[in-house]
Amino acid sequence: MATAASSPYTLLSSSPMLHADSQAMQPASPYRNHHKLLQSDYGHALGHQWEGSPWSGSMEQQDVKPGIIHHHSPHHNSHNSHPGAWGSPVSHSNMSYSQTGFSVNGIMEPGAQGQGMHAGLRDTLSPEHGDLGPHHCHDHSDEETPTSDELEHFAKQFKQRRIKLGFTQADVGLALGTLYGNVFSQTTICRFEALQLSFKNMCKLKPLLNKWLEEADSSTGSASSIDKIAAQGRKRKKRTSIEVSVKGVLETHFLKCPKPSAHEITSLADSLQLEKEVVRVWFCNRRQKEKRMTPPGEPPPPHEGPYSHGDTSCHDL
DNA sequence: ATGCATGAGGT
DNA sequence: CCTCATGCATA
Repeated sequence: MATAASSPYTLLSSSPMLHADSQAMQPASPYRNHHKLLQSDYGHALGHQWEGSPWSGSMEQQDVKPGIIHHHSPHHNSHNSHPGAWGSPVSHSNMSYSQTGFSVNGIMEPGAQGQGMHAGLRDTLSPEHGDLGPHHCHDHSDEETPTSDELEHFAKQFKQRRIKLGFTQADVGLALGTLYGNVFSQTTICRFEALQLSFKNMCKLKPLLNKWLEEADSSTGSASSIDKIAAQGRKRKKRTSIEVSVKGVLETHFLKCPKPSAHEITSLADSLQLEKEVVRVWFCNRRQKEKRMTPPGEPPPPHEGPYSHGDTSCHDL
């Protein structure tokens, strides 16, 4: 907290390459969730909580184009595993890794550093091809839309190998940048490993990380490139810490109605003495969080309810 | 590892 | 205003 009065946000944050990453424990494992498919976001607000998991095939949220409906699933997971695409039956114990944090950087292409092409690079998603013929032979290595299960496994393996190779999440993020021009932060890598991204997002990142894995494991003399994309002279608002009690109230309201109207937000903000924007953003983030996997509900100990609603009363207006 | 925030694209 | 991808700053 002592860093409040110094330099809040400036370009002075010249952090050297020394990056003792603190990617420590991962106490939570992706729990399974009951999926019922179908998730409609915008448009209508039903009283459905998390009955729908985006996973299991429903990923067209904004990609849907009238005219083409490719609902092609690699394997139909409707025969083997129980309803729960993200089901992680295996209780992965924490691997004992030493916090070496000795990785300088990720690997890069031998003899060439394409360092000026991180602009306007857009990867092509949905590589679906019009295969009309009987196509039923597919290995798990194809680039087709992976299933949630595949993603989960990949993420787990990725993390293991990454650690084994002595790379930090931040390193990988940078390496991806030097490799393809798409830099990612430690946050994103972390979220990927923890499966805390949206299905679509996971699918997008998987190929990249996969490539990195290949490179990493075959790289004997890993080079290092020290470069950081210049900071953006953008003043980011200081993170407002919301008190726990206030958070509780917000959560209660969220359960009541995940999408409060502008006025609702305003009055709520007024009640809590917070900026309207803060409240609005809070709800946005909350919604997003619910959309990701890892239902915050059932804790590992198969007991106890997800929340303790003693109130759930709507009395404001 | 995660909370709050920014921004682009869409409605 | 929303969703969605992403990240700085923090706990």
